[in-house]
Amino acid sequence: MTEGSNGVTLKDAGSTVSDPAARKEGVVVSRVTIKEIARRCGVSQGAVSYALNNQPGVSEATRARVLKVAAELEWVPNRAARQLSAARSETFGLVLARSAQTLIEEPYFMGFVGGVESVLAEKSYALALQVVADLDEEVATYRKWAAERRVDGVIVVDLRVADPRIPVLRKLGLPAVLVGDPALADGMPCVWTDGAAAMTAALDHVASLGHRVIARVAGPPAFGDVWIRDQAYDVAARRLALMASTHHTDYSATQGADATREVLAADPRPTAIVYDNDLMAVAGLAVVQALDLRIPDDITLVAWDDSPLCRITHPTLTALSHNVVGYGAEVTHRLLDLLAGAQPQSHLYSTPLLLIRESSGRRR
Amino acid sequence: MTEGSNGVTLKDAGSTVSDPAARKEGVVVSRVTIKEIARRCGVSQGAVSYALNNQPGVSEATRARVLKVAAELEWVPNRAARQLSAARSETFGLVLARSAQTLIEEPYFMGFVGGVESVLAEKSYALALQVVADLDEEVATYRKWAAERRVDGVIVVDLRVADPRIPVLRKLGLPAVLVGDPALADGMPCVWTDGAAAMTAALDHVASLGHRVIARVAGPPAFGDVWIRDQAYDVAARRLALMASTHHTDYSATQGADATREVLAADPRPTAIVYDNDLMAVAGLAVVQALDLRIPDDITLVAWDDSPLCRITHPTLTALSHNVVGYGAEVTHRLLDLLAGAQPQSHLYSTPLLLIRESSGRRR
DNA sequence: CTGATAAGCCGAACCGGTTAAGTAACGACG
DNA sequence: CGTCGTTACTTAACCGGTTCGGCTTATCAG
Repeated sequence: MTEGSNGVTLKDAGSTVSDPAARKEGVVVSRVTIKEIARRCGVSQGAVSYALNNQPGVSEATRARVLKVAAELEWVPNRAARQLSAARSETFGLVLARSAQTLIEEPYFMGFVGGVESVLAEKSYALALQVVADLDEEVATYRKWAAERRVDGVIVVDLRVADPRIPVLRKLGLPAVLVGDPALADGMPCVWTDGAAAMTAALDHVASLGHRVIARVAGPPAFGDVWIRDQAYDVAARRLALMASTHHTDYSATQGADATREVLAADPRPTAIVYDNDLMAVAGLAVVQALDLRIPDDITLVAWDDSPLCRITHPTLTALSHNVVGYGAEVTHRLLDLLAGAQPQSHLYSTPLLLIRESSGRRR
Repeated sequence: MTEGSNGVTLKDAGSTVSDPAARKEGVVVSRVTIKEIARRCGVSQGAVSYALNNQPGVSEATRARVLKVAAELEWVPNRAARQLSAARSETFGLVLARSAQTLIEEPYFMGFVGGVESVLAEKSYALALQVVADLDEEVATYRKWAAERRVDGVIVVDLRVADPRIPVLRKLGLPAVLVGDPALADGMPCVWTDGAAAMTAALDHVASLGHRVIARVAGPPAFGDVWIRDQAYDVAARRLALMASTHHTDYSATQGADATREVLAADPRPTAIVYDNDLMAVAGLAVVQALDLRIPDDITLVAWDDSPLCRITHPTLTALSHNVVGYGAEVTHRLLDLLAGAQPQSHLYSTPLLLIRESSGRRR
């Protein structure tokens, strides 16, 4: 059904709209604007806007009529226009300051992003995701986003000790939710999991199995989470009278393997190793097997960040499990709350749960 | 919402606020617009726009002056405004129709996204990433994006056999680059790696080691890549006179392990197994070890999608390696080209390379 | 019957850019 | 010297929404 050049009557309101402006390439583009809705309803643009946004200023009868027509025309708000006038972008930002290579290795991120997305999708918010090389670039990205008004708020991950991003965000006035311990957040709203409690649980576990000499293959000390775990590890080891060492790495499989070799060469040789992520734990497992040591008879292994990886190895790995997808979702909810005017506060999401699997055994 | 310490109540914020943005004290709101630059330079807004966009219509002297002032004021273009008037969003879209859980397991995606990002960042394009549950939702997302004018083009992954997304994209007129074999792309521009050649190489490899009975643990047959490999596997097996079976799975570790158990229970028992991704290969490795079979003495394993995972197991896994990050970058370049007016065409990125590691051995 | 109050709606300014159309200045050319 | 074509701008109309002041009209107390 073709329509006239200007007047579309109410009669064909029910039929599909073919846009006269988009004729030229045979491409059907539905350019339905609120102006068109206003014309069909016989009201002004402004009234339509109020109706569609559920705001006072129109009667219920008019609102219903507008909504009906909008639905018929399959009207979708133009993001750019809305953003320009309302000064809201309905977009959250997430910067990952890691190499693309690291992102491949760490299953953590994709799950987190998935959790964030799941919440944003239902609010029809968008996610601006940026992968950069280091913290300086990350900060530059925040500056740019703030200037462009590109995002309404940001989610900050990989919190550091004395994190340089915090003062910048504060100065920019960019709403943010930090992912990490309140001790690191300097008063900004944050969501965290209790890494210290988890570490304590892990050491209680290995101590209860009779292990007296243990080692830890940790992430980079600059990371806040690692720092928190460092403290908890030392405290718990002292309390339990364990002989404990810590080996810092860059979280990579390679350094995880190297650190494991180092640990196994020590005298006395530790009989239990706690890893800061699962990738290094799996790498360590391979090292142990290559040296013909038996798990768990000779060595007990405990991993962190329980991904499917820990369940598919042989033997399966004891791990501190937490729901990364849910974590991402929780953080996103907090950011939405913050923008809705909630008081900034820190929020404990959960404590990682120790799942005991085949890599745990009594000291022989 | 006004924040801060000046004690503005919600009531007067709602009723009498005149300039909401200028209210935030202490916050540096750098609202530098093109109008301000025009004022300082003593020229019109339009002239400034021409100057900043490197378009003819201004003298070199004026252009230089404008650029200088813009730099001094640290002007950043407002994305929304530009998008609204220029009808370009400078954003590419990528929809992942997988569960958040799958995304965690498959390191593939994050690497791909990283590669896409690396190209977009330098063009200061943005990436709209959406994670959805299934193809229907993916199609709905394309419809929404097209209507909202939210993206300039999309990257389509996980191509299917007779993919339902292709006609939709065509009808919407949404520029797209498909990731997958031209045989699946139905004439739309695509970037692909030669999965058939890779599969042939894999079978040549196992045949050259003397294996006569082999099995394949494959992905879901609906996936185009899997379908292509299915064909190539059958052809090569016939050519090499191998006794070959195929076991389709959903790509998950669980089903990979199950399929491996099934394979190992067959009579005659295959002496080599080819996996469609590395996650299933690692899961299979664990199954083999749990059954006290030796690798590579009893069984040879070949994985696909060579991630670090293949290098950290013991023994290390032979794998068909391809550069996922580079792949993402390549696809993005093609989409940029397409929008710049290049002819739509298919483009071979590379053929996965067979990296022979410890899991390969002669039949005994 | 009158004046006050409020609900419902209109018109228009505005957000910050892009871009077509118009204009003034200037040199070349017949 | 008048005409034409450039060059370098200016002006103003968009893009598609949001929002605010003000104008009608209905409601209701006095």
